[in-house]
Amino acid sequence: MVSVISNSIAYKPIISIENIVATVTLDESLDLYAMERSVPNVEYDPDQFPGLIFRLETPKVTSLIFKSGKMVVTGAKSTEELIKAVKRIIKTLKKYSIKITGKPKIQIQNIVASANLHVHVNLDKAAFLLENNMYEPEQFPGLIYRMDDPRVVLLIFSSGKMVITGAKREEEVYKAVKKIFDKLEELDCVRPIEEEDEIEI
Amino acid sequence: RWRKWQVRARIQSSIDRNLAQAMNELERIGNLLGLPKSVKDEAALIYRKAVEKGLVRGRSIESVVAASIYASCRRMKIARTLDEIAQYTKANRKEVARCYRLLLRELDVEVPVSDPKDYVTRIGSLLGLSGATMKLAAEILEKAKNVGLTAGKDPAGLAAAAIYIAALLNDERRTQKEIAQVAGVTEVTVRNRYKELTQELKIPIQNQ
DNA sequence: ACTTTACTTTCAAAAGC
DNA sequence: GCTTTAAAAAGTAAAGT
Repeated sequence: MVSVISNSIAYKPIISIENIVATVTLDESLDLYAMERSVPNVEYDPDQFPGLIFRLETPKVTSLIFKSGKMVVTGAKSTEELIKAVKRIIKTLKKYSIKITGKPKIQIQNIVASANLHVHVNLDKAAFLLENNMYEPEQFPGLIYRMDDPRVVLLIFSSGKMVITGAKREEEVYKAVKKIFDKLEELDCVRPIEEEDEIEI
Repeated sequence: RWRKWQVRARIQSSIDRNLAQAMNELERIGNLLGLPKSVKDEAALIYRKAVEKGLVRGRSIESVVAASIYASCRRMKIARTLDEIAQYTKANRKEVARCYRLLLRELDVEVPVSDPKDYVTRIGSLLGLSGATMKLAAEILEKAKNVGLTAGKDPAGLAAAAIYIAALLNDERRTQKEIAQVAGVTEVTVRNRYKELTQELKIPIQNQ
């Protein structure tokens, strides 16, 4: 082949935020025993875990509430959903006469996302060429790659799909996916997927 | 200063005591697994590095020894699963795996990605199969790797399926059950890998 | 054999053992 | 280090039909 055919693979990933873990600070100590008595559908077993478990149906998130007035909220799929969930949790607690005065301080601690690069990844080659990676197919099918900047961990599968975790801002997720795509392509570890002739019965 | 020397000597003696105990464990587990001296020596070297880096603190000597043995087997291409090694310790697979990951991250121990072919030799010899069958199984795995069929899959399961196919083709048939047993995977896994390999590589199998 | 459920890996925070 | 929460990826496992 003489002519130089465009050998770069199109970067059209599908990225979705799957879970956001955040802490909420209320600056006010709470009586978890009173909460367990008055608020329905909560789980509280201090011998097993110091936090009271409160599940909100919409948005569907789960909150761990501590007596210090701090909470952990998990399950939100966007920042908007997270904020809405925190407001509703507090509104619900107030409804059951739990005294809360100050306004909550929300901090995102971890963002988990999934992505699909739409390429096949040669994990054996990637494991050999990438730094800071671990690929042990007898224990887990994905290659575990620790990226320094942004500081996230990616679980890369041969299907081209991946999991990105450890990010604190959504921007870091997009940056990390673009960066790993470029890196894998540069190292010649990606191959386009044959065809997507899925328009069949 | 005298004090400094004393502290150093105390640390050295604690390392020595740790090593002595670890070497006993290493010898015991290594012999139960039937490992050659070269593998045990390599494991001893890895363990010594771990102690010197203080990686054994807060962990059981036994699980770090087991992890060192696993790392050594991988480096020497001796097929042994983590479960096989962990069964001779009080620690469970999860704890040994955790120690193994620690060794990989903290020590400069290069461990190659496991190769299903290494399991072929072990499974084949345990089943008393011919060299020709093992060679055929290795060839099947090579083709599978080239078309990207092996990524992310358990090498033991892949080797078991390749052995099953190769034995069938060479009239040395073994049941999926006996292969699965020596390979340390379930029959379902052997069957799944078998289907995939025969279909994707278009390997014709006569009857059942 | 098929489906369902569940476990492997990664991450972060909370309070306390 | 452990305990608890949630979520995805793909492979493996076990239980029930």
